[in-house]
This record gives sequence, structure tokens and C-alpha cells, in this order.
Amino acid sequence: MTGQQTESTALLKEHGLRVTAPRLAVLSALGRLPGHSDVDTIAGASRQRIGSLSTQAVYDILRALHDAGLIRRIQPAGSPARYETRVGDNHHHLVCRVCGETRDVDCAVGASPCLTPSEAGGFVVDEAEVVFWGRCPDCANNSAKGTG
Amino acid sequence: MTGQQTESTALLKEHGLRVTAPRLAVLSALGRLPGHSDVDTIAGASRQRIGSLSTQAVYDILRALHDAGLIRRIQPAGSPARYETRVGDNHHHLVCRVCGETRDVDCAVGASPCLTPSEAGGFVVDEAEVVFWGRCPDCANNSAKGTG
DNA sequence: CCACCTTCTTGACTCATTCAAGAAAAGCTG
DNA sequence: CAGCTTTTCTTGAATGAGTCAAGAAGGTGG
Repeated sequence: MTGQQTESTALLKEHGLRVTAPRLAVLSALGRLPGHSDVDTIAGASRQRIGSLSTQAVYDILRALHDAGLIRRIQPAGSPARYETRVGDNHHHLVCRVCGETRDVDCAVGASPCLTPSEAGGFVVDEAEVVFWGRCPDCANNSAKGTG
Repeated sequence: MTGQQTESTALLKEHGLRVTAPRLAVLSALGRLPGHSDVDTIAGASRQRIGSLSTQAVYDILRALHDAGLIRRIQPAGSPARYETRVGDNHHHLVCRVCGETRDVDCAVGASPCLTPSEAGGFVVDEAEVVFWGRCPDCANNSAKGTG
């Protein structure tokens, strides 16, 4: 068993989750992937570890991990859900409208003043999600060529 | 023809869109509905005006209106797309995790300092979307009863 | 090692949304 | 207002993410 696996095993146990090969594989995949990976990518990377794994299991595992607070789920409009291991801080996302690339950005204002709506109107807010829409460097160049 | 229709007709023409009964019906529905309505609701309200209307037409019309900048589309994670007529300002949304209710909130910081990521890394940002997740007053009360 | 309970597999299914082909209607021209 | 062209609407099928359900497999605690 690798060090990575020992760590993942501990992580699962701490959160009251059973330790199974599929779960270790998914955790390992999340650790190796560049973040913001979609279910399909995670499933593929996980299968490389343990040979075969059903897509449903991946959905199930990701939900369990999300419920346990181990991962964060983001769902940019029009693209499948993406998962990342960075939790606990309140960073935001930059999404390319053209190719869908997603990148982390830290909160513009340092702490999180932009995370408190001026008028909550009785709502109990527990999370603020900020998505910056635009075009990534590559796509911005391409469309500049096209329109200019 | 009602005053509302005259207005909608002008609006469509200004943006180079053909004036059709379905489009007037959708615009009218958007005007009467409480905002943040989903396609199904809009389709239903539109049908009340003109008798029958295919769902595809509604999708098509909403896309045309969106492309023309007449309406704004928001897609909270896990729920169908919603449309609102409020455009041009940069207000944000408060979404209830339990019942899905969506409400407008004005930007917390007045102008839009929170709309400029600290490190754009070459991205060309054209819109910032802020969603505050939580529970609406009703659902907050219910779950407080349940857990407390 | 055994029993119990969770988790994984397989396969069917839902739902929002899109695609495609043809019919209908809008808008321009004369 | 008739005719023509282009856009828009209808009908029907397809896609794709995600969920549900039933049973098999596997982990955990005794």
C-alpha cells in the first residue's frame, strides 16, 4: 500500500466512510488530476488504478465524499458537474465560455466581504459561489482573429 | 392590440427580430411572471395567451431573446435554466438549496469590486455571476424544527 | 470465520435540452 | 395585395447528465 493510500484510508475512516478499492481509486484520481475534473474524467483515471469501475459507483462515491465535506462540487451552467479537492477556503472560478476550461481564482477582496449579500431577506446563506465568465487566453486570441 | 403588445413589438423590431405571436406571448409571460421562471413555466404562461405553442419554440425564442440581450439566463446547479428580464445591472442571486426558490440581491459592495478577480491570468472576463446558497426563510424554519 | 449492512454493478429510466426536416408565417418588393 | 425569400414554428427523435432499483459483492465488527 502506498503512502497516498494510507492517507486516503485514514481520511475515509475519519469521516465514517468504509474503505473500498473504488473509493481509494477515486481519491487517488482526484489527487492526481488537475482539479475541476468532471465525472467522466475522474471515472477514467480511477479505472486506470483498479481495472474496472462503474460510472454509478463514481457518482455514488463523489456524492459520499461531497456529503462528508471532503470535496467540493461546482456546476457551471451548461457543462457537467466538476469536482475539486480544495475545500474550506472560499476561492472562486473563472470559466471559459468557449472551451469550458475552469480555473481557480482567489477572492478578489481578500476576506469575503463580497460573500455577504446586502439584503438577505431572511435567507440563511451558507455558501457564496462566484463564477467569472469570459474567454481563456487561447479562445480570446482565436476569436480576436476571427472578428478583428 | 394591448399597450403591452405594442411595446413588445417595438422591442423586437429594435433588435432586428421578427414579430410573431409566440414571441409576443413569451415576452408577455416574462413580464407577468415573477422572474426566475423556468422554461416550463414560461411555456405554460405563454400558452394561456395563444392557445398552443411548442416547447421547442419557447427554447428557440428564449435563446433569441437572450442573444439579443433582452433577457438574462441563470442556471443554478441542479435545476433547469431560469430566465429573467432584469438585464444591464449586475445583481446577484440567492438560491434556496431545499426548494430552489431564487431571489434577486443587489451587489453587496455597491459597484462591482467583487467582480474583478485578483488574478485573471489572461482570461478576458465579461460577466461575474454570484450565487448565494442557503435556505429560504420557510425552509430554514422547517429544518430548524427538524434538527433542533 | 460469520452475519449484517453498506457499497458496487447492471440496466432501465427521467428530464432538460438539442437536432433535423418540413410546414407556416413574417416581411419585403412591386 | 400577390409572390418570393427567409426566418420561425411544429413534430418527432436523439443526446447526455444524472438518478433509481434490485441484486451481487465486499467491508466491518463480533
